[in-house]
Parts: sequence; C-alpha cells; structure tokens
Amino acid sequence: MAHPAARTRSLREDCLREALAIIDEAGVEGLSLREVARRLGVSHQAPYKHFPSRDHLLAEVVRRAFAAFARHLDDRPRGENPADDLAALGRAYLAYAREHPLPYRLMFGTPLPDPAHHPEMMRSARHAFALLRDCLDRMGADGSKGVPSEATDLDALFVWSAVHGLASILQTGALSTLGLPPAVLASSPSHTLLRIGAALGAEGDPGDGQSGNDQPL
Amino acid sequence: MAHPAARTRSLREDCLREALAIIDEAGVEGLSLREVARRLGVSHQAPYKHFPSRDHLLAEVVRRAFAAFARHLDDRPRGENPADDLAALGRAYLAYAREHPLPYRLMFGTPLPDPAHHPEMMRSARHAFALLRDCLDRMGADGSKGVPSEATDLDALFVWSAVHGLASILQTGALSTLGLPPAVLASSPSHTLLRIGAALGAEGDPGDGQSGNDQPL
DNA sequence: GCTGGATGTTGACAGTGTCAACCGGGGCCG
DNA sequence: CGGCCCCGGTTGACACTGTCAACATCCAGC
Repeated sequence: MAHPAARTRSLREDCLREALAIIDEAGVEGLSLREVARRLGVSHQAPYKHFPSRDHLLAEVVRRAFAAFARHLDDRPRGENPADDLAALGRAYLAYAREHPLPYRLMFGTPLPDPAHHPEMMRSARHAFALLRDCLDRMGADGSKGVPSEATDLDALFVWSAVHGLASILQTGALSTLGLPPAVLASSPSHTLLRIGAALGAEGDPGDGQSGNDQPL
Repeated sequence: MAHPAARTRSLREDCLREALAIIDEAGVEGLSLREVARRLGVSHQAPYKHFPSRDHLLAEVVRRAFAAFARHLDDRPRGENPADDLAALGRAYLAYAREHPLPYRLMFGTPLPDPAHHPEMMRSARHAFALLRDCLDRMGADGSKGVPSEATDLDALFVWSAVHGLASILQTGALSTLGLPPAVLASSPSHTLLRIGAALGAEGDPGDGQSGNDQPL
C-alpha cells in the first residue's frame, strides 16, 4: 500500500501533532505555520495545502481537544443516583483539567478563533454542556423530565460557572500571584464540589419541598 | 512635528489611551506599537521611549484595568450585614463585567503578559481578592476574625470561581454557541448569586476536617 | 497519451517587534 | 560661558510572521 491517500493525510496529521507540541512549548502565541513547516522539514507553504489559514489549523486542534474532553466526560464512571452522577461529572471535569492542562487551557484559557467562522469547533463543547444539563435534569426528577426546563438551564450554568471558573483560575496561575497557601490549592476542588452540592441540595426552589436531599458531592 | 514640547509629556498617556482604543476595535491581538505610533502621528519607535516593549504597554493597560476594577468594588454600596455585603460584592462584580466588558475581558479573558515579568500588574487584583476574603471572613464571624483562615480562603475561592466563571462565560459568547434562551442569560447572574448564597448559608460549619484531602478530584 | 486536480516548492509583499545609530535641545556642572 | 549628557524623538535595518501568486510534480481517470 503505497497509499497515496495515506501519505497525503500524514502531513495534515503531522501538522496537527506538531502544532500541539509547539503550543505546549511556546503557548498559542508561539504557534506559527512557518514553524510547523520548519519542524516537519517542508516548505513554509506546505501546510496551506491542508489548512486555509493559521486559524483553521488552530480551530482543528481546538476541535479535537473539545472532542477528547467530551469523550472523557462520557466515559466517566456513572454514579448510582443523579446526585452521585453529578458529583462524578464534576470530578471528571476537574480531573481532566488537571491531567490534561494543555488541551484544557486550549479550550478555556486562550483566545480561540471566532466560533462563527469555525462552527465545527464548538460541536463537542455543546455536547459536553448537554451532559451536564441532562444530569441536572435527572436530579430534579420531577415531572418535567426529558425537557430541560429553564431552571435546569440556570443551574447548569451555575454549576458550569463554578467548575469552569475554578479550573481556569487554578490553571492561569492567578493563585500564585494571590499568595494562597498550597493546602488551599490542594483541597479547593473538593471544597468547590461540596459547595456546589450544598447550593443545589440545600434550598430548593419554592415548589419542591424535598429538602431532605443534601447529598454532598 | 511642528508641535512644540507642550504635548511631549503626554505621549505616554496618549499611547495608553490609544492602545485601549485599538484593543476595543481590534482586540488584544490587534494591538501593535506601530499602530499606536501611526495613530498618534509619531515615528514607530517613539512609544519605545516610554515602554520597553509591547508587553510592557499592555501590562500597564491591564494594570489600570485592575485598579479601576478594584476601585469599583471598593465603592460598592456596602451591605448591612456580612451576607448582604457579599451579595453587594457579587452584584458589583457582575455589574462591572457587564458595564465595562472591555476592561473586564482584558483582565480575565485575554492572554496577559507573564505576571512574573510584570509584578505591578496584579497588585490591584490581589486587593480585589482580599476584599472578597474579608467579606467572607466577617460572614463566618466566629472567633477567627482578622486572620482569614483556610476555610475562608476556600470559600473565597469558591465564590470567586462561580462569579468569575459566569462572567467569563457570559462574555466569551460561549453561550451563543450553546443555544441557550435569552431569558436564561438574563437571569443567570442573579440566579448564580442566589445559589452561592445557598451554598454558603446551607451549613455554616461542616466540621470539615478535610484539609488533608489529597486525592479527591 | 493527455488532462486536471491534489500536493509541494519558491518567491514575493506587507505587517510586526525590536535593535542600532543618529540628532536636537534643554538642564546641569565645571 | 562652554561643554556634557541624557531625554525624547527620528530613520534605518533585521528577522520574523501570514498570505498571495506562480511554478513544478505526480498520479488518477478519461
């Protein structure tokens, strides 16, 4: 198989791999098509045969990051009841951020190409959010199942805000400039998940009187 | 250049003002010292007499954004009791993000120059965080006042995560790609603050001996 | 065999940050 | 007063970037 196709595809894949390596070493800012080409030993225009522009290359890298992220969330150990499952989702989210800082920062911590121009980029992102919404929907398992209500959307947004906010704060190194002790840093994920659980379990909305459910995360 | 020396002293300020305008129009990526110089009608090297590098100019712009932000939080209407004050702080935070999207995005939504190289940049950021910590410290007004404990740090981090996460999500336009209804968008800030209050109010003291918590992600 | 499209190459152009050299003028000091 | 030097400004260069255009292959399908 002197695969014509295999060869052609290889440069495209090589570009993506090399791009990730460059971003790892030099940050998104350091990514340049010419550097990619140089490292791969091809001419500075070769990558243009596979990506219309630098942003298209970056968008594809990001798209794959989102896809891998969504897959990671999909593959989480499912919790028994909805509350446990939400906790599992939160742990999976933070674990991914911790174990794959590079793709995570790519998704949430760097300036992305305009999503309007790269629609495919956010497909998996939407899927990941849907996971969260479904999980919350099952949690408030009253009549309105199947159709995520506005209340569910709001809670999903809240949970996502808290988890995403923590993950991004932990990553930007903002903490080092804030001078927080390492112990705080270490236990902040579990503490945040605990607080989220409290927020969702404690109160309730006026309608559902089942206040007994305060399973901590 | 026929202009006398009257203006010369203000070139530094002019650069900063013009830089902000450029960032407003073209984003941080569009900021270039040459463009600043061009707009001000000076040579492309003139700004270098006031800023050692492009990043130093950007760092100063960001520093002022943080300073204005901290000032805005300082000037918030103080709440009666600590809980109300926390809510006021949250509202002030989100209001600033909404009313001054440009500086806000500058602080939290764009790649900043390495804080290690620009220490002054984060000074006001630390001050803003201290405000939050103090507020929470007064809230859990048991004996340990004055010395923010680890628990206070953790809660401060949680609150900041949630608020910052929401603000940044609202700004990046990630929501538009998620297809959430506008009504959800509109009420998300107040809902998030509500949930935060619930999380903190639900249980004052979880008897948390969980400082040695090391594997919980 | 010829054609055509995918792939890769070289060459150019405008734009960027930044270093180096030069230069006018005003304050300071001998 | 004369000389000096530094401050703020200038011009000129260099290396780097993305991207357009034209040219060279090679392989598939008619």
